[in-house]
Amino acid sequence: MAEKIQKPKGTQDLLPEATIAWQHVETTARQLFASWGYGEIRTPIFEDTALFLRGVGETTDIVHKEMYRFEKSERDLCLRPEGTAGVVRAFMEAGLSRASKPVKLWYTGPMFRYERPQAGRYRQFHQLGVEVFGLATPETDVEVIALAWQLLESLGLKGLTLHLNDIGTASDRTAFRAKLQEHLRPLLPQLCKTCQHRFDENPFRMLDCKVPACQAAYESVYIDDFLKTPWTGIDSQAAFTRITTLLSALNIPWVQNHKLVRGLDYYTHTVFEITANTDGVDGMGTINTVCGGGRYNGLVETLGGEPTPGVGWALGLERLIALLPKHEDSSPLMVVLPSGNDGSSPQDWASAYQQAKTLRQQHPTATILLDTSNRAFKKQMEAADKRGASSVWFQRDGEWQQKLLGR
RNA sequence: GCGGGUGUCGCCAAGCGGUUAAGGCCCCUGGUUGUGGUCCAGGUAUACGUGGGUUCGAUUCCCAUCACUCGCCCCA
Repeated sequence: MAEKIQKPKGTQDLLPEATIAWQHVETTARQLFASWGYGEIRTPIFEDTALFLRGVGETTDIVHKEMYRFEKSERDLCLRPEGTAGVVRAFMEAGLSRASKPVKLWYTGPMFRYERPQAGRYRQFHQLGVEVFGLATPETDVEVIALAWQLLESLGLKGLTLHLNDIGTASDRTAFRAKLQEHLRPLLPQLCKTCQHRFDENPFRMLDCKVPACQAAYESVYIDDFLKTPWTGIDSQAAFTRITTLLSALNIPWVQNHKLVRGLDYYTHTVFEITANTDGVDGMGTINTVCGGGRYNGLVETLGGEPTPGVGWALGLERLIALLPKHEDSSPLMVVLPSGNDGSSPQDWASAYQQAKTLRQQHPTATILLDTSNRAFKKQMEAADKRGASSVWFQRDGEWQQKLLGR
């Protein structure tokens, strides 16, 4: 027997039962974005590799070891590992930088990262995100966050927390990194092995360590003191305060997370994550970040465009859907059987098709099924019942009659 | 890249050295039933991931391998 072909590792087949939830999320998001004035953008699933090398940063794991990279006709291409870089590229290429500001966009689609699959983490996964170009005001950051919050609320999610921080600019971080290492070097022998390893590679990650002894060492080390590069005309601290004040006024519960210093290279100033309580949620494992984003004022310029500030977020659809309450398809189901106990003539069939058509017009939200199996009438009744039909229609003495299938 | 878990019919799941390898669900057929819900009878299926080894004998033990899965890393 030929070997079975299976889906590639880390991918999923979404069967009709599952796509109901996806459609629900997509529909909700689409309506919300439209009413907030965000336009949809669709960009290619593969791009020039250089886009991500420059945009996301060569040192990040995403680019470093997780890209699906391939060459075709001497072009170095790769499957997109995230959405922002492609949107920025398209934004520049379409000349949107000359459009009136701000430019508000949203996108959705598959992303690809070559990594070990786990609960809530796939090699092909889907993101839904927004990007706003052209405004560097704290109020823009709040709007973008409020939009994410509104979407998650509309979908009925509970137990959400917004974590945010200001991580300054790349140069602020370089200074902080040096200071951090200087501060921690003498303490190194007391820290756990993982932290010792991270000291050189990525000292920011050390701040996330869960070992109590390590935590104590990091207690007083905050990036705040290194935020020298101001926003446009606003001091960093003042900007952050404006953001948090406004969030509170909007009843969006936030917490400042000083440890939120990671992220892709392109972030400047505001970074945030929305986490969910994943206790007892199937398919989420230990992962609880649903949405992540921030401001990226230097990205457009890095990719060769006019200096343009930007801010946005992306949320993982697989993770989001795992958190959603089960969504049942509640539309009534009616089944049309072609005839009564006697065999069906061509006229009977034509009449059945017509009857189905009429019912579909009369009940636009219902599902109307025509049984074309040609099985015994009794079998058709059984099948209708098994499917959970609320009623069946059948012909008797030339008349269509409905029979309710109550329990 | 590094750890842990699991692999028996489409799904769930017994068996743990010698079995015709249970059972349930699903599916199909026939019957019963107030033309369907219940119930009864029957039927279909190349099911022990793969390759070695131990043994008189392996689904059951050992090794390897593959696949899936969970965790670390990192992230959505």
